[in-house]
Amino acid sequence: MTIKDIAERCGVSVSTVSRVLNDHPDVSEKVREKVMQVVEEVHYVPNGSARDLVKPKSNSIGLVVRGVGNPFFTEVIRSIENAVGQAGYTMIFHQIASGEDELSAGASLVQSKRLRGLILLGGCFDYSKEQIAVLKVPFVCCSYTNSFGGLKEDAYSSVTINDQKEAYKAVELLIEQGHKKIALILDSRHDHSVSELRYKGYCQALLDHGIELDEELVEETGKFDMESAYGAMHRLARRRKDFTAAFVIADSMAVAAMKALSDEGWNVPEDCSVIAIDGITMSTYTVPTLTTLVQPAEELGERSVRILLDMVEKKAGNRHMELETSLREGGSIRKLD
Amino acid sequence: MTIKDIAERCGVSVSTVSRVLNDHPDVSEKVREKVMQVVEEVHYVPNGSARDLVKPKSNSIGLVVRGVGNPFFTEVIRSIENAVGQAGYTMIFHQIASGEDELSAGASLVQSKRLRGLILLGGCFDYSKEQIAVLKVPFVCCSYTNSFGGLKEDAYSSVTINDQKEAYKAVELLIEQGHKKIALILDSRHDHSVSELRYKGYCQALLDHGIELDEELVEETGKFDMESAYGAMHRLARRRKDFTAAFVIADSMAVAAMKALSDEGWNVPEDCSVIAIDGITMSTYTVPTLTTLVQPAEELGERSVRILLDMVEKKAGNRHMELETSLREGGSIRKLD
DNA sequence: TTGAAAGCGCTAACAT
DNA sequence: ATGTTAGCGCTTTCAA
Repeated sequence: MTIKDIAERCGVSVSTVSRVLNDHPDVSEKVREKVMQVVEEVHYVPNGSARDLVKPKSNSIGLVVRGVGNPFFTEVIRSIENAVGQAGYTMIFHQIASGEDELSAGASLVQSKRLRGLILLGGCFDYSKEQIAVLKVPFVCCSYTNSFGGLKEDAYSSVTINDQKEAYKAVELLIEQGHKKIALILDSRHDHSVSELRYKGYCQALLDHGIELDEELVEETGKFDMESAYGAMHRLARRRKDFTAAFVIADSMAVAAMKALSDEGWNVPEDCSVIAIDGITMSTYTVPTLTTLVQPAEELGERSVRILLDMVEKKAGNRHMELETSLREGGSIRKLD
Repeated sequence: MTIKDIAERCGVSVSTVSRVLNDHPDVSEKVREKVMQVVEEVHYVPNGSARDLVKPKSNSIGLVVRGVGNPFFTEVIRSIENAVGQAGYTMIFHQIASGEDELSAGASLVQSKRLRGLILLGGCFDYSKEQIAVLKVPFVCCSYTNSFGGLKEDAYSSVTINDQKEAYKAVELLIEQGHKKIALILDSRHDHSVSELRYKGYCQALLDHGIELDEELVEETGKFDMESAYGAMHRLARRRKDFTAAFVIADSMAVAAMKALSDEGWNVPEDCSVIAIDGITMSTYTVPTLTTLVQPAEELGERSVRILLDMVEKKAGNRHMELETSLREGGSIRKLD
């Protein structure tokens, strides 16, 4: 079923049908109705490929994700898909393995699907000018920014929380409750990524409050998943008995860490307080409820889409947006006396 | 950058470039190398739309999902995306709201993107012949089947567990541990969907073991999410104090239900044993670990893709596959003495 | 082994 | 207000 068939059935030309389909003016009401009726009748849907081909621009934007396993991302992805759909665009979803390069993956996707723009989720924090040059369309880094690269502000867009600052807040919260021996569970100290930033926030908070950094209380998981986080906390709890609190860099990892503590016979928060950053649905239902700094997942997605589409539609240039977390008080922190 | 540009740079015709790009024989080694070299050099990627347009068939398959919020689906989706990519196809992902009709959504997607086939996740269990007629391509129902419709076996494909049987197994497991007062948390008794099937399994298991069905122990959530499950268990635990076990129809809901029990001062499994079906990653990390019948999420996805592609490539017709769960023994069940 | 050219379904400029 | 027609980038006959 093509536009030609519709035209024939209506006794009009293809261009008239095309006009109706694209809401152009200059079509008589009679003809418009007739066409719409036939279109409904035969369930005609235009061929997107043909459309994309003739239009200088498609109406698709791409989402490249590294780490779909991360429950926090799931919530952001949902919000992005939603916002993209609302705006009348189609989202092309592509997940990549941890070793893959999101920029080349994105570049291929852009070319083969003629994408108007790209949203990157879970990408690297250290792009260089040369690296992003392969991307010929606007893009926005969602939930991260170019903290370790030399990119100019106007060379890319980003929507993210301030990882270092929020980590600082989390640790400070523990300190305010009287904790001094505060463990840290992170992926890697020097990953040039979220771990490193939150590590810095952790160190800074300790420093500012006159607590000496004890590197032995910092445990690296080596991977950003629950299993590794469980293992890390397990090792730590066996090695050290003297910490009274732990900051885990992500909710999902914190859930696993609490389980590890429990399996080692520790009680949360009596023996060890726990705080994290993210605010996934699941961590509302742990026992105790995880106290965490909630990232505005929905807003993160919506803002990213808005910024991208503004660029795609030439309404604005590259922008950066820093969102704030909000404290969700659970029951995983106790005041030390 | 088009195929024409490549042709010019190589001093050959577009058809020759096309041949190289599509691995056709009848191209001299010299020319092939030259073309490939230029292609690499300029990072040329063919325009998928143009390709799809001229080819009678695209290489895309669609995935229509209702209920992306369900963590179990997340794992299945990942596996599907993976398998589709492995096979050299592209996956077009589309999520729909709970009220939307997956068949019309799928039909539109098929036509506009010229999809070769469709995988439906979280769809209805009661399609009629007329309803599926709108789909002009092969499709497979992933994680459900036509339990409440009048479809002929060869009219559609499915990959799923036997919901009723597995629910039966779950409840039987509780009975074998001495439980007689067994609560049930489900979405709705008569939703013509997974809840209804698992409800049947629950009833049958009670019946077969001479336990009278107590409808007051069956609590409907009305929605398939954690919040509703929490509310349902909360209500139940306030109303009745005499049940010693609960079967919750999904892992995610079970996690929320355990939290509700805990908030009501109940201990799992001392005061109430809990079992569920699904086996999401998260429920390994609850305290206690949830005992559950694990659906083979990865296999569910892989099989669905395999069956679909076999049909798309005309290697086989419609097929149905029933997968088995495996028991993951957590700590949420205690033996009643 | 290569090239020329038709045509996939659609939109938009141009003509009427 | 409507029709005619030239491409968009690609694959695939058909000819050479």
